[in-house]
Formats: sequence, C-alpha cells, structure tokens
Amino acid sequence: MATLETISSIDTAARHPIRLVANRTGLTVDLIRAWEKRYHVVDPARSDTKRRLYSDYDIERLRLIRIAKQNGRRLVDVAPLTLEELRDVVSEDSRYDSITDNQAEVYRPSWTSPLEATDAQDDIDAMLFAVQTMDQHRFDQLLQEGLVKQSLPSYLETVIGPLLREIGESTRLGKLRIAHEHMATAHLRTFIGALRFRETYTGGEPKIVITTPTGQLHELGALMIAALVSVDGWLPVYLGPNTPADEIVACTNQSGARAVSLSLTYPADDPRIATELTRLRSQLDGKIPVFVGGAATAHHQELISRLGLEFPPTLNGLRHSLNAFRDRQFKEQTA
Amino acid sequence: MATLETISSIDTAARHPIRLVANRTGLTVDLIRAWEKRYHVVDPARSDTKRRLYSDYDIERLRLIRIAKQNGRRLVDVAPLTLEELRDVVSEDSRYDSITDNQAEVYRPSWTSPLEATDAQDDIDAMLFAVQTMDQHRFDQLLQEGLVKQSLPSYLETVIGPLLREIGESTRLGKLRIAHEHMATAHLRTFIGALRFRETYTGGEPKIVITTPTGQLHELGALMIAALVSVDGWLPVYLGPNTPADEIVACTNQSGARAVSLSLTYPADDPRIATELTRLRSQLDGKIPVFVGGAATAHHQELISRLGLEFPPTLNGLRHSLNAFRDRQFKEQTA
DNA sequence: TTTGTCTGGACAAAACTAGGACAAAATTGT
DNA sequence: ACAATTTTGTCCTAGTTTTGTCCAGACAAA
Repeated sequence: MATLETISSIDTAARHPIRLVANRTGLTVDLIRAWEKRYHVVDPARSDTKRRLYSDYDIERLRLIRIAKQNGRRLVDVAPLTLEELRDVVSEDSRYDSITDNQAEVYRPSWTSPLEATDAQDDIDAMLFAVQTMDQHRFDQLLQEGLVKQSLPSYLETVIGPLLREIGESTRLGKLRIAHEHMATAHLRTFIGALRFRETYTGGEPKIVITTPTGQLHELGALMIAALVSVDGWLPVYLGPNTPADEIVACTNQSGARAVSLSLTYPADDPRIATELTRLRSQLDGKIPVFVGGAATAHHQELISRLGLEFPPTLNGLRHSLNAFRDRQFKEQTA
Repeated sequence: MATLETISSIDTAARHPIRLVANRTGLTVDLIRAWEKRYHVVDPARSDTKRRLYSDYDIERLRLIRIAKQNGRRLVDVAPLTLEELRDVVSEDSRYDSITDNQAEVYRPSWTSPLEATDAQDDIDAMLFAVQTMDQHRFDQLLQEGLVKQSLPSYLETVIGPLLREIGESTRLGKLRIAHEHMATAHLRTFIGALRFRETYTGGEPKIVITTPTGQLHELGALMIAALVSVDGWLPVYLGPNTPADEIVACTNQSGARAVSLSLTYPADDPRIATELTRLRSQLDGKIPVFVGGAATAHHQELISRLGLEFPPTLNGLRHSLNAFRDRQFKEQTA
C-alpha cells in the first residue's frame, strides 16, 4: 500500500550504495562514514553483507547538511536535526546572507527584513500565474517588486532560482506550454541582465570570466552568477552560453581575469562537458580557479574533483568562495 | 505581560557559531572578537568547550554597528548603545548621507555630444575596438552615448544593425575571436533588452508576437524589433529565439496579439524555415499579418510572397507597415 | 584477479580561543 | 599645520577542539 510514500515524495526505501551517495552529494565516501561514526548524521540500512544502503531521505539529509556547513554551521549543531529542521535552518541562513561592502544595506534598514516573514513561495506562485496568463507586464512588475523586498543575492537564491526550476518542471509536466517558457525565459534574460548595470565601476575590480561550455545553451544560471558577483565588487566578463574551452582560455588571458565560473545545466550527460572541462583546466594558468555550478554538476562529481575545480553547492556558497579567494590573493599581493 | 522577545521578535537563544555570524554580518571573525575584547560590543554565550555562541539579537546588534561605522560613527560611541538606540542612530544617518558620489555621473556635460557631428561609422569603429580589447565597460559606455545622439529607431538602423553585421563579418574573417563575438552578443542582448523598459504601459496597446522560428537561434534581430515597435505604441510579446510554429500560434491566440514578426538570419538555407512558415501561415487567423525580416529572407523570396507574408526591406519599413496596419484596423473598428 | 566496501584507529589540517603586538587611520592638542 | 595620542583593523603565537583524510587488514562483488 503505497499511500504515504506517494504523498511525501521522498522515498525512505533504502537502496543506494555509498559511492552513488557521494557522487550526488559532493561528499567523499570517507567523510560520509566519518560523519556517521561520530555523530550518527545518517543511519543507513545494511545489506545482508553489511554494506550501507542509503535512502533518498538520507541523501537529502546529507545534501542539506553540506549546505548548512557551507553557511557556517557546525556539524555538531546540525547533525541531530530532522529533515524539516534542517530545511528551516538552511533556508533561514540563505535568507540572511552576508553583506559585504555595498550601499544597499544602508538604504534598506536591516531590521525590516527579519520581521517581515515574506514567503518566497507566494511570490513565485504569483509569477507563475503571470507567465501562464502571458501577462508580461504583471510578470515584470512582480519581478521588480520582489527585488525590493530583499538583497539581490538572497533574491536570486530564494526566488529567481526556484522560479526557473518550477517553470522548467511545469513545462515538462505540460502545465505550461513551450511558448510560456520561452516568454518567461526571454523576460528573465532581460531582467537579470539589467541588474548588472546598477553597480558602479572604478576600474580596479578583479575580473571573472563567466559562461557555459560548448553544448550548454542555457545561459540564465551564468547570468545570475554575473549579477551576483558584481554585488561583491567583481567585474564579470560575461560571454553568454556555449563557449569553447580555447576561447574561455583566450578571453581569460586577454582580459586578465582572475577566475572562471561555468554553469552546467542541460544536457547533463553531454560527453563534451568532460572534454571541455579537461581541456580548460589543462590550458588555463593553474593559479586561476575554475568554479562550476548548476544541476548537471552532480553527474560529473568525480571529474570535477579530479580536475580540482571548485563546486560550491549554492549561489551563496559561490559568493563566499569567490570573496575568500579574492581576499587571499589580495593579501599575498600586498605582502 | 508581553516580554521583550515578543515585542522585538528577535530570538535571544544562543546558537550561532562565530563563522556564521561573520558570514551574515560581513565582519571578519577577528574583528568580532576584537570588538568583544575591547568594548564588549556583544557578550556571546559559550559552549561547554568555550566556543562562542551568538543569538539573533547579537547578530542584529553587530549588523547595525557595522552600518553605523559605515556611516562614519566611531566604535567607541556606538558600542555601549542598546539595540533600540542603535536603530535610531542608523536610521537618522541614512537620511543624510548617500548623496555623495553619484551626482557626477548624472550631470554628464550635455554640450559635448550635440556639437560633435559624429559619423555613425566612427562610433561603430570605436565599438569594434572596445570589443576587440574586451573592454566591456567602454563598449557599454559607447552604446549608451550613441543612443543619446539620435532617436532609437534610427540608432538601431544606422548603428546597432551595422555593428552586428560587422561583428559577424569580422569573426568569420578571423579578425575577432569567437570569445569577442560572444562577449559582444551577450552585452548587446542585455543592452537592447533593457531598452524596452523605457516605455510606458497603459494596457490598451495592440500586441505583437515577436520571435524566430525553429532552427533560428540568433535573437538579436527579433529583440531589436521588439525595442523598435514599442516606440510606436505596440506591446511586444517577446518569445526569444527558436519557437515552433504551433507555439507561435498558441501564443498569438492566448495573448490576443494582432500581428506576428519573425526574424530570419542564420542558417539561411535551413529547410525548416519553409515548413515552419507554411505551418504558421496555415494555422494562424488570416486577419493576422506575419512580418518577416533579416538576412535570410533573400533565400526565401518566392515562398514568402506565395504565403502572403510581409517583408519590409528595412527596420524603418517595418515600422511604417506596422503603423499603417494598425491605423487601418482602428478605422475599421470604429466604422 | 581486481576493484570496492567494511571497521577501527591514526594523523593532519582547519578552525577556534586567549592574549598581545603592531601599524594605519582618525582624532586631539598645540 | 604638525605632532602626539587614541582608535581600530589586522596579524601573531601557542594551545585546544573539530573535522577531513588516510591506512591496514578483512571481506564482498564484478
């Protein structure tokens, strides 16, 4: 009788071997075992020969814990939490993410945001409705209004990102037509693109090349990253989607960029991803870090860690990694 | 008796490690400790192993103090204040500052541009140079400046259009790298997209569906049309590139659009152009005109006239045809 | 056979703590 | 305007806790 399982959508049936869990979560096999040994982070079932068998529930837990750690939580604190508590913690952390040096916080009294418990899902639903009714003007209005309610980074993380996923999902399920998806995508391309122009420009900003590799045609993830990092004082060199590895290298060298960020979404199993990433890493100056993100990274965990690429689990994680990298470089330079 | 917690709704429970506080406030770990050591800015609880544990209340305090410091307050002065006093100080400060640096940009001397009788080709050359040197900021500056010199329609016709052609040409000839073309295209996508937001919206505008058919991936021509027609009071329903004929029909019907415009550029000999155009014309209400434009129309002259599509030779021609069509419709409606 | 997983323990890196040093920046006094 | 003083951010050392990785020998799977 598959009643509750159907409803709760997360399967508690145990069947995944540890290697697969490692690939999906981005953790190492050793680390998963260590966490279990020390804090009982998960308690997987066992096969008759004592092999660990993880459920989807376990994987989700581990994924959330990895994000919570990224946000600065300690393993001791998050290990005993239930899945729901974990979700709360993670979403709370990404809502009040860090402020660096921009003025935005000054104009927007910070005590308003903690008090209004705005539900992002309401906004997203309203946007989806606007898309479904082809009401471009309303859609744009909602996008603009939503942006005022919170900082740009958390807006991208809690509203735009989920919105994109839901639009994609709804189109696959037939709730939206391709035309709806096209309209929304084109509109979001314009909207996110326009965000980058709000920043000032002094000429001294470190540059970062942002694009997607050959075969990856979806640019919105990359564009979101461009908008995001410009908040923290990076100057994005944005190349749009579908750029060959050689060109990324050439562009990095010519522009003097200090980092590269790639977005991988669809198709996830395109073999060109592997060849392009390998080529990129081998031709690029070793001092220049390559960040990868997006839905398709899960399928390439092994390659990514073998090549030594960085893959922060969230947009917020990317932000922190990038800023840490910049600060480290700056220190070395002055020393 | 409502306690303080109820009023301020800030949790005083201590649970956040210092790293998370640093993330959320944008302060460094060292600085947070230094402030505590010197002024007892906050007095966090401790774990059983002496680790600092901060409450939401502490974080809010640190956040406000950081803003106060940004506004020019001295740490000695703000450190002893209560949360409420801090809020008062910060909100008072934010009323006065923030009008400092931005003025210079706004009052760009307007007498420089009207007097120079610049040739469009000079502007284009300057833009190409900016692209070649990967100087995104200069490129954007040139685009913005050029727009001020003339009306949007003539700007698109005399500068942006030729610029696009030259970039394509130069890339084919090897004068520009693919990376340069990508950068320029992505930037122009953002620039042209942003133009559409300058128009007002009353709700009564006639709509026009604008896109490219299946197989045509270059959207800039279509986007230029969207910007163009919005000047004349049309409301573009912009679908981006690569939309199947069925979806164009569905979108036209749902949105109640009165016209359709397609941009055909590359590849010019794609056989799908013929099938898609035929399909579109046969499924679409006969009263709705279909405009086609772009470099690839030359290869399909016969088909286009056979299907009775309109193909104005220039952007300006498209404008006139569209407006004439609208006026004709308006007359019929009132008669 | 080769590869992968298991347990338990060892080890090293990273992160945190306390206390203090130091230099740049801001403020004050003359 | 200049020097003295205070304030402030960053860094250092040394000891502790927390966390990630690695190893060895046994067993299971391909």
